[in-house]
Amino acid sequence: MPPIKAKRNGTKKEIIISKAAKLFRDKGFAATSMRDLAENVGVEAASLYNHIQSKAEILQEICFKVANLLTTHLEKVKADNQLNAIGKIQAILKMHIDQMLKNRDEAHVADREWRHLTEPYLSNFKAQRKAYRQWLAHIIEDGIQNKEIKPIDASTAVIIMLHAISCIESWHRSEQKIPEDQLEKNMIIILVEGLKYND
Amino acid sequence: MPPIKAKRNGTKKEIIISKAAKLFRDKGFAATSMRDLAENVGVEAASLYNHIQSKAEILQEICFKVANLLTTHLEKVKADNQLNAIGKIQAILKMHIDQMLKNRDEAHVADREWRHLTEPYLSNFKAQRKAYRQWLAHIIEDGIQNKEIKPIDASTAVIIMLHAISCIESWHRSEQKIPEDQLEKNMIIILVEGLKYND
DNA sequence: CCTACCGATCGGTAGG
DNA sequence: CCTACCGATCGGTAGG
Repeated sequence: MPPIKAKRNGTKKEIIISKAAKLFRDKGFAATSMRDLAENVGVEAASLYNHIQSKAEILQEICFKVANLLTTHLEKVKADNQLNAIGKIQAILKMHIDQMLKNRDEAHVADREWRHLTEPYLSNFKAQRKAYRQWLAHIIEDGIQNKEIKPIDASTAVIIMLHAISCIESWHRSEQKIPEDQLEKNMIIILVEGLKYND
Repeated sequence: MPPIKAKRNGTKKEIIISKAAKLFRDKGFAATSMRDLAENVGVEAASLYNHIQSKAEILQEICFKVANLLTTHLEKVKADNQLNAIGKIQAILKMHIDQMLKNRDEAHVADREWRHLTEPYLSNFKAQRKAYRQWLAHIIEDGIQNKEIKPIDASTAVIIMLHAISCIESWHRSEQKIPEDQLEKNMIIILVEGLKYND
């Protein structure tokens, strides 16, 4: 039998990171103190350091967890030869949105607070982000050549779509919320229909 | 003749706020110290307080300057009876984008750092933001009733559009930049075409 | 996991 | 506009 306590809610380190993600999302990385975090975890600030090395390390774990999930999902769609360009874009957006809905706090911290990463993590993260965007742009460019997609600037389309997706943050805080699956459908209509050629 | 020095680059207070906007945008409000700001302005930290009352006041000035500009522009479009719903949405997006391009630093600080406002400014800002979004949603709902716009969820469309616009931040930092007017055109195609009914 | 504490830095003030 | 300085709080460590 495995250890009981560690398996129920994850390790203490995982709990710390999860609470930190919520705080970093609400108040920002810089404005969250280790004492804030300790209070949320239910220990003294000094005790946190038995599980993590530094405040910076927490941010690193959050950002790379999210980045790796998105990269992994992108690889899957890239490998799917049955989809055309619009289909690929739709699948990537859907997975990206799903990820943000599933890991809300972490996803938004990675999206908004990555600037506070220190080197070499900062450069590493930016490179991963750039690669992701470039693959999306390639898919759009393929779609433009196939006449599936209007002749727009692919890089611009990518940053618009990725920023639009981050609206889930605001959506989640808003009072009048539609169901998650409808949000997803609305987003894809608005973002993908505008790309299509309509004769 | 007017005073020479004060008119060239604005008053000292305006210079401080402008430098602060750039720092808040780059590093975030919480991570920017008054000593950082003082160094950028070219004085000692204590000297800043002859022109401003507090760090919080700087953020207030930035956020409300931006909010008031956007509200003013929205009023103009609302009053224009010659435009249909799609035309109004297009005009508001265009003005919003123009504003962000003109006052880059301030616009992005207002967009990303407003959470650090203190009461009563925080509530005031949120109310102004909400009113702006509700007016946009009303225009979209009118368009849906007229069959100009697809039957999507209007509130969702609004937050998607407003978040998409904030991509100008990333766009401006990117290496491969298209011209500003093309950015604007691309954004409006992607965001507005998806709304239209196409039979 | 805690108590006790470190040096550094924060926003801001006094006084000139 | 400066020097000098305040109390508070920061991330983090020592030692048990």
